[in-house]
Amino acid sequence: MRIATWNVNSVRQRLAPLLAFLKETAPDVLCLQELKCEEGAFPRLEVEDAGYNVVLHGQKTFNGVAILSRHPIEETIVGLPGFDGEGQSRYIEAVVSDGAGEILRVASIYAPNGNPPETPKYAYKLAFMAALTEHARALLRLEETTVLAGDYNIIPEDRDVHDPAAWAGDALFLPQSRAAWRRLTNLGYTDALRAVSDAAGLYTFWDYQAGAWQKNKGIRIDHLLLSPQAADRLSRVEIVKAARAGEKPSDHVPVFADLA
DNA sequence: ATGACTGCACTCTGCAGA
Repeated sequence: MRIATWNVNSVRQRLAPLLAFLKETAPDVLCLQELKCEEGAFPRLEVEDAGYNVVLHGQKTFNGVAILSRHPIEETIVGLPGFDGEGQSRYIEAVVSDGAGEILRVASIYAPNGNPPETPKYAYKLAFMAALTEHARALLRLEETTVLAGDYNIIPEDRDVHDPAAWAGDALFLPQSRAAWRRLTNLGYTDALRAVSDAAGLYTFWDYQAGAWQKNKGIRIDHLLLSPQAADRLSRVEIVKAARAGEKPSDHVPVFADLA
């Protein structure tokens, strides 16, 4: 099973690269974030024609998450359980069959940015992470092959950012944000990328501004967290860095986790 | 060089993103 996550920064603006990505890389499951459209405006026919089933939690202008699957989608949870999202579409979960009797539980997550930190936006970010952690704790008890994938808007460690000092006061890198990340992973989830590499400078986001891409001033904020049953099967992780170099790219690139 | 962008909407300016 090849599972990918990608914050597309508007699915309508990214339709051509999205369809090309599906055709070229053929993920079994793709989690999308920042659709920036309501369900009625989602390019469902195009995605279905590419061979994918779709479930999504849309919203006008902001947020929006989807799960695309080549295999049947058997069960869906829309919205993060236990969290009053105040109308923000940031979580969808589905149980996907692989057609051979195995199931995968997968979530597509768009965690809040949280800037500026001295505002209610930061409290909202931490509240989301607390609710996500509680739900993730409940999911572990199922002892299933589970992948919690998405844009967490958290830089876990110094090695995940080009200039730690420059990001010290940012909501993505504040100690409380990183502590929230550790509380989640410490439950027993494996950060897929860190299971295969200790290297610094493996980024998934480069700002559109100030030549961040050209100067490789990136950050790693898109993550796939694996339940123990999923981690047992992890064979490969890939950050599709080339996606940032195309025409009209998203500011995020896709990340793959392959399960044997 | 403390610069530089992109997408969206009650659009031609302001907000959000990270």
